Amino acid sequence: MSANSRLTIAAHALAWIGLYQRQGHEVATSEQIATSANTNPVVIRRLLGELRRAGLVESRRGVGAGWSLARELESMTLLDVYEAVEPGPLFAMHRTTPDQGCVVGHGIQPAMQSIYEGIEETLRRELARVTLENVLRDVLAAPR
Amino acid sequence: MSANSRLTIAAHALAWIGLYQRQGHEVATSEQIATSANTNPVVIRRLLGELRRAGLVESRRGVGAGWSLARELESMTLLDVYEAVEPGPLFAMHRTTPDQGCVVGHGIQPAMQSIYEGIEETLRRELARVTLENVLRDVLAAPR
DNA sequence: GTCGTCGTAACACTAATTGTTACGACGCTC
DNA sequence: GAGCGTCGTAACAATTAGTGTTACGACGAC
Repeated sequence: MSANSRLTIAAHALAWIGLYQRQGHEVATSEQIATSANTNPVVIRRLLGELRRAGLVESRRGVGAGWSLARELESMTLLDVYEAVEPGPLFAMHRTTPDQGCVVGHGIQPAMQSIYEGIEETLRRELARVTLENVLRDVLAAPR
Repeated sequence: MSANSRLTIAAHALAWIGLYQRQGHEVATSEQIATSANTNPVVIRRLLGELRRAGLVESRRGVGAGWSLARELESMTLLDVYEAVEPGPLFAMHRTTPDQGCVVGHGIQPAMQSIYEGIEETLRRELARVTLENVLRDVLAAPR
């Protein structure tokens, strides 16, 4: 499907900020998170910017600036993150309108549309069952 | 996510072949299906080739050649089609290995991996609930 | 032997994702 | 108010997947 890593990196960043704050720090910088995720700070800033728009994190500017959680990890689910960073649908329709003179060409899009909506609703329910607190717990439970 | 239309086009092709055979024809050509889907015959042949590898359709060559169903539409589900045309996972991990010296960087991949596996399993169950017979029925039920 | 269709390679085009550099904006500290 | 570190964002390159297109050999019915 040409899957991307946006949800993974966003969850990584949130877990990192959450853990860092529990260790007594005020804010985390995109530089620190980027080092942990082994990517570029701008990539992190872009993703966190989308999470800020969704009300999941806050940012401060100036010296000693950085990112902090806007809510507790328990109150954030993977669905919140998914909706913040993945706007589009899971499955695409035809790129060009199918032949409307053909019975199948005419009926296929409404048919698939409603099937896809049901499937995406199920996906959302699954994502909503996992909190970022769950994610952090699983992260810390990994054997070393 | 940069969703693609492979599942949609494959379902379109199968519904088209199924309906065509019910109208008494032996085989359907990629040309005919491409006209209905408003795309190029090679695109259809490529997709149907993957469905053939999965045992969903058969092809004949020579004059009067074309494609036919290898099984009844009732016995095919969207999961069969999905697995035939979408090999990869839904969500990707980091493109580069995260910092293994960091607790989060070390634990994030196994954590997300197991979460994603559960979600994809649910997706598969949903896809398996829809047969191509269901799809064709919905297609024919579309208002005109 | 002819002809229509598949099977497949090759290539162009587009779009999304990711990485990178650059630089102004901001606000704390001195 | 000067200096400094970090965000915010634009711009661009590199890579990749998906799709469309042309071309042509392989095949098999007639």
